[in-house]
Formats: sequence, structure tokens, C-alpha cells
Amino acid sequence: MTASAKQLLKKNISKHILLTEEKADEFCELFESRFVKKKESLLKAGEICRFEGFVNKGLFRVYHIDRDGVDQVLYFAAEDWWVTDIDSFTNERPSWLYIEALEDAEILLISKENKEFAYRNIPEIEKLFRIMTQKTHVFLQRRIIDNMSKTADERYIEFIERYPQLFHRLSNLQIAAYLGISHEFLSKIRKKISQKK
Amino acid sequence: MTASAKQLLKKNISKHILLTEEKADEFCELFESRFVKKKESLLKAGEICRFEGFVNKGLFRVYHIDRDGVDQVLYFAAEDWWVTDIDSFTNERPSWLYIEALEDAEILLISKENKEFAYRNIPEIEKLFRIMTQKTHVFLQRRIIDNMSKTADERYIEFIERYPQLFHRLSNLQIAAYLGISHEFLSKIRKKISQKK
DNA sequence: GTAAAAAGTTGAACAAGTTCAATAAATGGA
DNA sequence: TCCATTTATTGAACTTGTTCAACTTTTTAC
Repeated sequence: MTASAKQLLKKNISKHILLTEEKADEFCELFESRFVKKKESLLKAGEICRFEGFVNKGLFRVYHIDRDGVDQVLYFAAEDWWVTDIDSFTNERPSWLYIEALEDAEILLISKENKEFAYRNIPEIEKLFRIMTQKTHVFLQRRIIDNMSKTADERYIEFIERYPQLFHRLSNLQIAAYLGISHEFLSKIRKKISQKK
Repeated sequence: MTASAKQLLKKNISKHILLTEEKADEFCELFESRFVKKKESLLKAGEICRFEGFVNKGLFRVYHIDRDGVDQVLYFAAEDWWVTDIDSFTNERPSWLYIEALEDAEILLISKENKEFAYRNIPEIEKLFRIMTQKTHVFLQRRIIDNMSKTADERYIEFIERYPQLFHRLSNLQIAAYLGISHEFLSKIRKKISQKK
């Protein structure tokens, strides 16, 4: 693992909990680095997710492919984000998700065994993941309500405003798959918006 | 707190973690019981949520009212379910949710102070809430994808199949607000289904 | 038991978003 | 650099779901 990757991970942890330098180092030792090429998959539906990952570089999408072969993006994970199928990882159950790199990437991976080791030996880590899961939880609730109460236009505009960095690294196909609309309709929304200006 | 309420709470905890009888009792002592009449609110948008609740009896709905005055139901909580606005509760931030009893209810409430006391003094409790939050997280992910990939008809049928008990305690207005459709359209779906049989 | 309120149904007109097909533009790999 | 592939745009027809209004049925409160 590069020093800068470790730095980013330690900085990320410190956003959520207080941890001594030694304990943070001990925790970081439980990760291994992996380089992933664009379009390469970290996980496919049907497989059991054997990792929880912290993105040091690059960009991933976590998505589902439905019955009709349509992609739905659950979330994107760029630098400083965590990525896994928590259900598959925790319960060792086949996943229904795909995780794929949209850009060449470096990701730090921790196994279930090592995460459980951390839970046992560094009590603060239990808190770390409780807090992180809780934050995601809040975010998911918000998204459910937004999907129910807002039109596609509004959701698109809010996406751009909330994630300007992500926006310019993503194709409209990916954004449409996140917003839950067809990419043709997204194209029409974009036209409408640009005409208004 | 009645003995039966305490029993239900202890049984619920034991579904997620192993806890000695003494520790479970100690944890239960941190809750207080509250009786809530039908249509009474536990929380309103704008307020700070001061509790995390475990439903012993009755039925609650957790919902949002959007700009246009339309209700969106985030979830229902009947016996053996937990209910709170986790964001407002944890971060002492004004809520954007309403929590209201749909039936006369009894709920066991724990304050933030008492929950933090539990975190400090009963380490397993940190794990309990991490696991519960994680389960909710999985459920919310599933719901986001379902809302994107399934029609209202399918979502209605799955709702009935997954929550038959809940279904017969809820009005179609409430179910429509959960599915994210108008109650008129739900009525038409019901007609279509009944004609098929 | 009855009046009022709330919940449920139905139809017609409408709006939001999809699908399909054709074409244009951008990107990527040898 | 050039060819193939992917991404984006556009229009027309279509589907899903909404809105509004009128009406019926059920529930609730006194």
C-alpha cells in the first residue's frame, strides 16, 4: 500500500472517530491494495462479496441489472468513498449487484476475517462502521423520498449541484441509470435546461 | 414498563446479538414506556427527535410531506419494530419527518443520553445498533432498486406478499403513500388485479 | 343510531417518462 | 490516423401514472 493511500484512509477514519496513531496503523495493516483497470469488475451478481473497499484513486459504480437487462446504479464511489455489497459481504450470501471500475482505480480491500479481527481488537472500529452505516442510511432514506417526490428534471439538477466533481467524470448513461430514467429522456431534459438559459 | 413489553424487547435484541440476562436487563432499564393514541404524533417535521423507539403494541407510520402537501411514507413500524429519525436523533438536527400512530400504541423510548450511556457501558450495544442499522441499510438499497425497476402493480403485489399482516391493518391511502403512487391509481390497480382472478 | 368525516372507486383529460428507430458526435484501440 | 464502438440527440408513438371531479362506501364520534 502506498503511503498516500494509507494517509487518505487514515484521514477518512478520523472524520468519523478518534483513533490513536498506533491503532489507526494497526487497522490500516488489515487492508491490501488492488489496482483495477477501467471496465474491470470487482464483483458480479451471483458471487459472494469478499471485501469492503476504500477507494484511493479512480471511480466505481455499484449497480443492478434487472429482468429486462436495464442497469440501475445504486451509487458511485470515487476517491475517499467506501464500496461493498454489505449484505453479501456480511452474510456471505450471493450478491445481486455488480461493482465495476469506470476509470483505472486503486482500492484498499479488507476481508471479512480482518474486519472481524478489527472489531474484536480495536473496539472503536465497531463505532466507525456503525457511524458510517448510519450516515449511508440517512442518505438512502433521503434518496427514497426524493425519488418519490421530485421529477426527473429536479433530481438531475440536484445531482449536478451536489456532485459537480462526479458529474463531469460520468457519462449521461451512468447518470440516467442513477436517476432511474432512460438516457434518452435525460438527453431531452438536458436540452430543455440548456434552452432555458 | 410492563413485563411483556420488556420480554418483547429482550427477544428482539437476542435476534441480533448475544447478551447476558443482566446486561439485557440493564439495557431495558434505560427505556421508558409511552402510550400513544391513534393519530397522535411522536415527532413532527422541524422538531428534534429525542428518542429511539421500540414498538410494543400498535402501528406507526414514518412519513414526509413534500412541497405540494403530498405524503410519502418511509416505513411503517408495528410490534417488534424500531422507529426513529436517526439523523435528527443522532445529530440533534431538525427533522423533516413525521412519526404518527395509526393505531393506539405502546412504545418503549430511549433517549440519546441513555443510548450513549449504553454504548459506553455495554459494548455489545454498539454491535446491536451497527447490525440493526446494517439490516435497514440493505432493506433501503433493495427498495431503491425496486422502485426503479418495478411497476406500481408489481410493487403492490410484493408489498402484500411480504407484509400480509401489515397489509390488512393499513388503508389504501397509506399503502399508496408507501409505494409512491396516488391512491386513485392504487384503486385502479386493485380493480385490475381482482378482475384477473 | 345517525350525521359527518374519511376512505375508496371510477372516468376523462392530461403529464411524465419510455421505447424504438434513425442519425450524429465522441472516444478508444490497433 | 482511421475504423469500430460507444455515447448522445431527436422525433413519433406509446405506456404508466396523475389530477380533478363526482360519487359510493365505510368508519368514527357523539
